[in-house]
Amino acid sequence: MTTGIRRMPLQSEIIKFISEYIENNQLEPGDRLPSQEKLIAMMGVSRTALREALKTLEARNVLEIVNGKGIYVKDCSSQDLLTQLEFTKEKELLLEVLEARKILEHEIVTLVVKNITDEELDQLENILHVIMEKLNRGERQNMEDKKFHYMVYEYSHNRVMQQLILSISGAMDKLWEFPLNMESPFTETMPMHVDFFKALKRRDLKMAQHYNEAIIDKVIKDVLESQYRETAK
Amino acid sequence: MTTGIRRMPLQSEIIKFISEYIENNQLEPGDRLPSQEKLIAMMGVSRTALREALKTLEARNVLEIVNGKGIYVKDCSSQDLLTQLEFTKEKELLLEVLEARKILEHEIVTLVVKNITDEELDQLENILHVIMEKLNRGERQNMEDKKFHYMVYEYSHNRVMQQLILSISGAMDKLWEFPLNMESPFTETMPMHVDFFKALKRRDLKMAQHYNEAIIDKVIKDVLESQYRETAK
DNA sequence: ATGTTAGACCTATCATACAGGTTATGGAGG
DNA sequence: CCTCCATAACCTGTATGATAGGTCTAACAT
Repeated sequence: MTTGIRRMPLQSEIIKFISEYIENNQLEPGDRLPSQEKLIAMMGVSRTALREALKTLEARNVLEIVNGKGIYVKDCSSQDLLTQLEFTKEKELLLEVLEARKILEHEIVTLVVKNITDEELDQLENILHVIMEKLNRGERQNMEDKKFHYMVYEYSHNRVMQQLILSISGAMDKLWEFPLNMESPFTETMPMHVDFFKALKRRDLKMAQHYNEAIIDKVIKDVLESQYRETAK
Repeated sequence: MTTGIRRMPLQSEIIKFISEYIENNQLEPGDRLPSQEKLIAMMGVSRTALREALKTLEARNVLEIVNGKGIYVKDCSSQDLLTQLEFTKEKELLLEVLEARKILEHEIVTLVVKNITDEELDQLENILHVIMEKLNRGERQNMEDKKFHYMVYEYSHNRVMQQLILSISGAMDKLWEFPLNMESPFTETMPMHVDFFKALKRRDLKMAQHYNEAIIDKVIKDVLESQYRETAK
């Protein structure tokens, strides 16, 4: 681990090391990892760094740290999305992310049409006006665009679905290095947003889903293009 | 924080404190929290404990810790599912979890029917046989039941959807304190599992979804009953 | 045989120190 | 008075050593 240069944060390297350790030693769910003492001896890092990396893996549902017993591999260990995204750049995984996002958006729109209130429709309309004004003045509206979508998610009135779609968005952000994305000209998606809102107001499920899908397809297109750009380097 | 007895792990208390701090001070996404030094002064804990709690919240997408700058509230902050589940026992949230799970399962079965291979069908059949044998011998088969469902998720061949449904399952496990759940007699759900498998083998989407839904409904029923039991205490 | 206890092992937490990144302040030079 | 740059102040990342407390096991006493 004393490899001199380290552009990667130490904790990422530790996470990678542990993931590979589980992989290489074919640890099954329920198996115990070496104790923290042994791990720091293996990797030559401090307990602090190790423990914080372990904490991250625990939060990701990869490990379980049990007081007085040890560190255990969890059921779903190998399936952790974020860990995979952190070290692999497969295009297939990206496509799976997009497929999942499409499914979730489709379902969330169903919930929104069913559950949105008149007040909330007004609030959406307000945001849209703000965006349009900023657009006319030539200002950027990344934040407002995000806010619009977040509000839509919220109006599904299902916090779990909301959480899931947000975690996918987060994963996508991390995936192709647009930390705060939406570089794409909002001008193109603006009409779709308006149409989507109108359909929502009519509580027209079919059309709402249609326009929402159009917006996502645009995003997906941008992602894929930026991905090509990245791999082309 | 020196409240004498502490049944809750210290880190949970810290997480709670920070969540409430964000709530009480109405911190918006992008706002900065007090520095770690100030936070440990406020709560009277060590920096290690604080940092590990922060690490958990960062992994949950609630915070972002930026080197040399500070701790920032993230976009989706207030929506974090696990944090909410950790401190609230609202029945509404539970129902939202169940609704989301049903939606996800429905979609994942669609993917499975579309993508499962013949080999994978054989593997599923094997697990089913193992379960039935154990059942006849009167042994427990919690692990095998879980494994069956995990395999089904895997055969969707979409790691993202798989990850999402697993995180929901994990949340549900945490929610009503069945750390390794499925206490309910598998005898009742066994026929449904078989029917589900047969439909899968025929690649009969409609029926596969139907039987899968029946299984979930059974689980949901159990959850709700155990919840009633818990709140009744 | 059974129940208890002592010790080994492990994680949880604490306190402190230093390194490295970021920002703001304030003085030098125009 | 304004601009530019250096430095100080602040913040997180990592390291180290020490203590507390949970968990298991095996030897021991009953």
